[in-house]
Amino acid sequence: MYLTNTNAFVFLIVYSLEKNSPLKRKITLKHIARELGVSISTVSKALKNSEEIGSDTKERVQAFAKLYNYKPNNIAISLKNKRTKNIGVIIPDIVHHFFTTVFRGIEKYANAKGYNVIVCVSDESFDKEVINMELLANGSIDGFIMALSSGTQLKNDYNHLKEVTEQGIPLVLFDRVAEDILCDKVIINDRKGAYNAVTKFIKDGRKRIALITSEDYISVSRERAAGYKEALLDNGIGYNEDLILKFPSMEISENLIEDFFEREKVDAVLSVNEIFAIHGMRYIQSKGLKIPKDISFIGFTDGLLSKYASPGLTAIAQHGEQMGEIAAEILIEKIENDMEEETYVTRVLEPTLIERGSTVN
Amino acid sequence: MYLTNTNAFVFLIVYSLEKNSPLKRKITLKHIARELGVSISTVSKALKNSEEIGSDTKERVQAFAKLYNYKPNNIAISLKNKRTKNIGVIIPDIVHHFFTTVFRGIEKYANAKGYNVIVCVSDESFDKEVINMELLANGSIDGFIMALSSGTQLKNDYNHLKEVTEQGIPLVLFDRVAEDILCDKVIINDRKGAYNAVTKFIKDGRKRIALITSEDYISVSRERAAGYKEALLDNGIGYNEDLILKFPSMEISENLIEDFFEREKVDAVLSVNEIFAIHGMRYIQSKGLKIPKDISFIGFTDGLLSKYASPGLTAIAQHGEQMGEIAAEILIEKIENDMEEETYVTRVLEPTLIERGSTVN
DNA sequence: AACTTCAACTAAAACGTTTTCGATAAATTT
DNA sequence: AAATTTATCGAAAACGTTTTAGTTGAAGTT
Repeated sequence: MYLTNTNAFVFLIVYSLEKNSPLKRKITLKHIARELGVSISTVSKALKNSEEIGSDTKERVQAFAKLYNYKPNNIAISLKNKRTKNIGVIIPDIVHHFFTTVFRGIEKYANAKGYNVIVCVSDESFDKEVINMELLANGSIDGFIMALSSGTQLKNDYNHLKEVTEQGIPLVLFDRVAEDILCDKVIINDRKGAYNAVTKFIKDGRKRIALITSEDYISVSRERAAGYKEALLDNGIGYNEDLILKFPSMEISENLIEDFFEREKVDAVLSVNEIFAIHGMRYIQSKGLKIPKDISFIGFTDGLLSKYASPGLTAIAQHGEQMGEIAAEILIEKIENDMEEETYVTRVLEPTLIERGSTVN
Repeated sequence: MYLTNTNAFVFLIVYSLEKNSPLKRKITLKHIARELGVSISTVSKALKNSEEIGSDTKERVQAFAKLYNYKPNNIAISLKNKRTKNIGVIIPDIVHHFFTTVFRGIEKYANAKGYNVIVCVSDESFDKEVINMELLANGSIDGFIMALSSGTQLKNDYNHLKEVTEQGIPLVLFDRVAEDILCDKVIINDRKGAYNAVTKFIKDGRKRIALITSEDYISVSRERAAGYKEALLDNGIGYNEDLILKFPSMEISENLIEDFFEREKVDAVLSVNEIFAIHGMRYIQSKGLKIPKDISFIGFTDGLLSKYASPGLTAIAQHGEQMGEIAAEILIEKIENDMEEETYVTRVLEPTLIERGSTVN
């Protein structure tokens, strides 16, 4: 075709001389231009099929580019366009089924839209969250999706988020959010999830309904506890602080569980996560009690454990994947049409009760 | 100090005029240079504390930079240095405990070394793997860490990997690897893990030892099946194909499980993953048989399910986090000292048997 | 013949850095 | 006093693109 043998030959010589190892170095517009005796701009336009360029040169350039497998350099394009096509995701923990599920939703949607995802794990630490965020904010990404670390929620310091949004970088918070931050959010109705679970217990005739939870500074735990209390009061069942077992960390202490169940007589347990629920169930079963006959269990987060426990754990599904997709959708919308009017939405997803063997039905 | 009020004032005016919204736009070297009446190179050097620059201008520049929170643009630096400080991770599935664990190891090590991680999920698809890889290879990353998708292993086509390595981009494969690819690898000794598990069964007096596995084109399954067979033969127990239950996909068919256990009398089961094992245990328990008295179970991948099953599932731990750290270490070493001699290592980790209630001890 | 129009192409700036090679003036040496 | 050194600083290229604003020569118009 339009490629002369001499041209191709010269090119190969040049490139095999540069390195003695057989490295196929990436080719650039400049190389194509030089070999074909045209300017860089012509090559750039020819590859975009611009009307400005004659059809014969377009063919020559395109053939050459294909032959040498030219692919534009992402970094150069990012610098020029001030658009990286990357989105930053900061989550407290990657080895956590719910976050992983959300991440899958984000990744799926983002990828379909041509975005890549850079993940940073805050490890529940405020400092790491700040460091990671500042690092990514310096040009590496076009927007953030994140769930606050517990360290940040405890410290209640959101200056790093404010700085980012003030720079005009879009931010979407999911699951672990904070009132004071002006940005888009996507959460599930945790309060309602707990409310519905407790209501189900009561309909099933349960009277002494316990709650296993973590410390209140985690926004979701707080919401769930509120729903628990509300359902009890709405149904004329007293709210009794003694029926709340609060773990100070994610480290489960079997002693606390034992003390609690020895002290309090309960016939139903709502847990803010799977792990606490499974531990409770194991303890109850080890005491020879039957689930759900003697005690019912419902746990938040419909993960693997709920599904494969014996009996299966009735769960409040949080629709993580959907949450991730929505977060990504909102973010990319903001990135691509960065309108000046600052309007923020909060999408609230409805939780679903997945009934299994740990409750009667 | 060296900042005059007028300077700062002018600057603020300029920036608040540019946008009517209160956007704190990122400041660049050029801005600092203009405001301070020096050249860009001087600013650049001053910020690096270069000896070339007089101490008073250094102070002026540094103070100004600090005041306006100057941070260098990562993209520009990447373009200049041809180093992104990003590593690309491609895994088949993120909602999978083992991969997640490896990812954590990668992220932890990479972050400590100042690298960010871009994750792409191949979804077990050859095409997605290729697309993602080519996308990232165009300048977005300094190296790859990946586990092959099942689609790729089935197709047995590794040209996308070859292209990347031929371009001089370092690649580390983990867990799901292939012989033919010339690159660094980190795997666990799957064969030995299976061998040890079966040996334990035999020591416990088991005779009819079943294997639940997936199709052979998954490299790890193949290795595990080999270890299973080897242990049987080494101990003078016949290798019987009828005792192998092979699932065609990750979708579990309860019928296949039922047929299998109805047809074959077994007293021990080795499973190539947790899920298959848990399903087997549930079926056995539903038939009123006792674990481990009537049937023992051991499963690969020491994940959440093994830990929380009843009884706990004795598991072959794959040390995912360690695997991730090692992969990242090898990769970053290759990135930072890209020596010309191409030598590739394969690190083989030893599996560990975690004994729980599903086996006797 | 002088003009406009058009097709086809190029130069150069820009994105934000880093770095090499000067340039200038002051300080030091001879 | 002339020559040399030293301390500070700046111009410009480079990384690989995109895009604006030309430039050129040929064709068409009056």
